This record gives sequence, C-alpha cells and structure tokens, in this order.
Amino acid sequence: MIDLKILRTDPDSVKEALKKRNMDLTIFNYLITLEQKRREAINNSESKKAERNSISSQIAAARKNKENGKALELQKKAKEISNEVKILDEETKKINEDLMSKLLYIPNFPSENSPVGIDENDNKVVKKWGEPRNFDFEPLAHWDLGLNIDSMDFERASKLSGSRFTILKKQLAKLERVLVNFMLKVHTEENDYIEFALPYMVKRDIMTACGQLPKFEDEAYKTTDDMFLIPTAEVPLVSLHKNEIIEFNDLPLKYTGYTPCFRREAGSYGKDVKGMIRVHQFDKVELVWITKPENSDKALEELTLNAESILQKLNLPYRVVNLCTGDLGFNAAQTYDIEVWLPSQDKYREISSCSNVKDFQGRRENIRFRDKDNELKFVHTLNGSGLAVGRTLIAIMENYQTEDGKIKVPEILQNEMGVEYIG
RNA sequence: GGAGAGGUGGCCGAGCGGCCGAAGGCGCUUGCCUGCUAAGCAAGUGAGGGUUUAUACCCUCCGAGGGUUCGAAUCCCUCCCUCUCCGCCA
Repeated sequence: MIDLKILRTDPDSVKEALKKRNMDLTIFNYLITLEQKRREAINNSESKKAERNSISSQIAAARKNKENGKALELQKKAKEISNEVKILDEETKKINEDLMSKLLYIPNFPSENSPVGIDENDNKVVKKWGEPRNFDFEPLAHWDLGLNIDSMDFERASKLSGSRFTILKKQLAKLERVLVNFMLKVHTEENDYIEFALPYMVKRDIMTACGQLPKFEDEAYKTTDDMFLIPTAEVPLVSLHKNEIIEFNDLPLKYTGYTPCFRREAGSYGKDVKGMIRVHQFDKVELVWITKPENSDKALEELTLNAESILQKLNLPYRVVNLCTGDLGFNAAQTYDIEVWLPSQDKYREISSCSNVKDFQGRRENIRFRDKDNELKFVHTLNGSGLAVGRTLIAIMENYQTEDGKIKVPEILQNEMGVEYIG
C-alpha cells in the first residue's frame, strides 16, 4: 500500500508513478477528492466528539457535587450530540472504507533504478553469465527427455489432477529432492540465511497484507474455510513479523524456506502448456530480506547474487534483466529477473524474480523498527526465488543432455545423486 | 469435536462504569554518582490520526466487530486467536 500522506503532500509523485506503470489516471483524481472528503469528515466528527467528552466530564463533576438537576439537563444535551456523532462516524467510516479499498489496488511506486518502459521489450539486460552450449545434435525439450528415460509422467499427472501438473519418478524425483537440499545448504551455510519450514495454508488477512489480495484472488487457490494455499513462501516468510516491531540491531533479517507453491495460472491459457514450465504446483526455495530503508537497494543486489550463485554452481548459463516500470509486478519497486538458458527454446527463461518491495509490504503488514532517532518506521522487504526448483531441474535436463538421450548430473550434485548420468 | 481459562503499552502485569491512555515492575533514554563494569539515585519513555508557522490543542486505540450508556479497558452480544484438560488422529 502506498503512503496516504504522499498523496496529500506530493500528489505529483503519485501521478508520475502511476504514469510510469502505464496506469489509467482517473483513479488518481478520485483518490485525491476522497482523501479531502476523508479529512473533512474526520474534522466534523472529532469536533462533535470533543464537545460530547467535555459535557460528559461536566456530568461527572455535577454528580459528584450532588447537582442532580444540572446533571440531568446536561445528559439530555449530550444525548443529542451523541446521536449526531453516530451519524458523522458512519459517514467517515464509509469514506474511509472506500478510500482503503481503492488504495489496496494501487501498485507500488517504481524505484529510480527501474528503467522506464512499456512492456518486457523495454527491460534491460544487465548481466550475462556463462555461454550457451553449442550442440552438435538437436537438443530435446525436457518433456521428451523425461519421457524417454521414463522419469516424467504427464499422462498420469493429468489423470490424477488435470492439466498443468507433473509427476517425476526415479532419478528425476530424486534430483528434485537433491536440488532443494542443495539450494538450502548454500543459502544457510554460505549466504547466511535462516531456514524455515512453513505452513502452506494461510489466512485471508495474511494474503492481503502481503499484497496478493484483493487484486489477485483469481490467481490463488482457496480452501472451503477461507484459507489460501500459498503462491510462494514469500507470503508466510514476510508475514512472520506482521504487526511486530523489530529490534534495530536485528536488521537485516535474511530468511529462506522451501515450500511448494500453488498458482491457478488464470489468464495464461495456451502459454507453456507443455512440460513443467508453468504448472499449478511447483517447488521453490525462497529468499526474503527485511531491512532498514537505506539498505534495501544494496540488499537487492546481494539477494540477486545469492540466487545467481546457485546457477553458477550448477554451471547453467543465465542473464539478469532489470524489469522496466511497465513490466514490474504489483508489489515491486524494482525487480531483477534471472533467466536461465533453455536450449530447446533457444531462449532465456525466467527462473528467479528478485524484488525490492521497499515499504509497500511493510506498511500493509505493519512491520516496523525503531530507528536511531527513536522513530518507528516501516521496514523494507525484499524477496526472490533461490531458485524455482522445477525450472532448475528443467534447465539441468536440457543443458546437460547428451546425444544418446541421457542427462549428465552437474558435478556439484554428483555426490548426492550417487550417479554421473541419469537415464 | 467436548469442558474450562485467558487475550491490556517494547515485555511482564494490575485495573472490572467517570481525573484510566491506563498503577507497579522490567527494559530503554538522559542526568547525577562511582577509577572501569555492575549497583544506586533522579527524571523521561505507547501507537495511530486530525488542526497548527510554532508552542500547543483535539480525536481514536486495552484481540476484532457490534450493542447498552451522557460516558466503556471495565456491562451485554457475535467472531477470531492462545493456553489447559478430555476425545480423535499422521
């Protein structure tokens, strides 16, 4: 959620931010008038309340002095005022609710570090690592590779659960498990993250605080008792500190956790329908930072490097893309997408998305810290995949495939896997 | 699922219709004191919002939402959460 105060003190910056995101500006004018109406309403009801409170204490005083007649008269007057207050409060509440419901749909302000642009074509590649391998044969897609070695089963997956599910078996199932373990090991032992095992279902207010709701309700799976399956471990990890005040010296907090993620993928009809690139349930190791405001930009660089380190250790070629303002997600002020090379598609594909959310979530979650000057301030939050496990598995399969249809196990995993080749 | 207890400031904890935004303690900040540390003494110390150049003033908040009342942390209702015991169970 954006800061209401900014709407009043610096409305142009809000306008600018919405423009950068290519948003319709009619909402902006509506917000401005609503904000004014809100303050008027507050003033009206508060001055009535002040009046009522002063009469109330006069009643108490009169009672004490046994001036019962006077007290009764004052009570009559106070009753009238009290009724007026009720009406004024009702109005204020209505305006407030309207304003809040609109505000929850306003995305975060883009960071200065995000290039201004319309869509993904304006994203800036800021880094390339590794060279895509030259194949002297036609590289297969991961689904063909998986089927050929009898380690992926899409037919039975759809029998069980419908489209966009995958079943892994044998060495690929094991590779998935080994990958999770590998990622967590790197992040906890080398990158200094604290590991969490988390609930996969959360309450509605948690989803809202995190910025997933109300705008993206279509994207989430809901249970019959109004719980939500988490779309990412970011949700429980960031919400750990909801409504908390964090000690100055405890910042930054660096958290990691592995969870499955559940997404309906509404609106992605026809996109990546084959294979396990875009599925309703996937495994992910998530990285979350909670920082002081002045450190979040630096933290994003570091978090992104932490995610990259996994790809480097696996020797998978990738590039890093700084998303333009038009392509930024709802919560993000700045985002680096890490894209891994997929030979069968002859393309880099997203495998991690690392975002600086600044105080946008901190405000919604009400997570604060006491600054050096003793002021309470909202923390900045950051999140990134470190990495999406399924897509890492795919990348390994495709990049490490051999001409005879096997998959070489990346050197760093060979010990854990116990084999040099799969298939 | 059944029975009971409870949710108060950064934390602990009192208050159970009107000088209660809330005693007391811990913590924290500042000053004094002491060779350092610790202890001791004194003062200060909740959050959000509104008005204001400012000093300052006002409103709201004691799990959430309603209700009773001139007035609610305190009384009533609903909901949520936590704990204890019992049942069921991986």
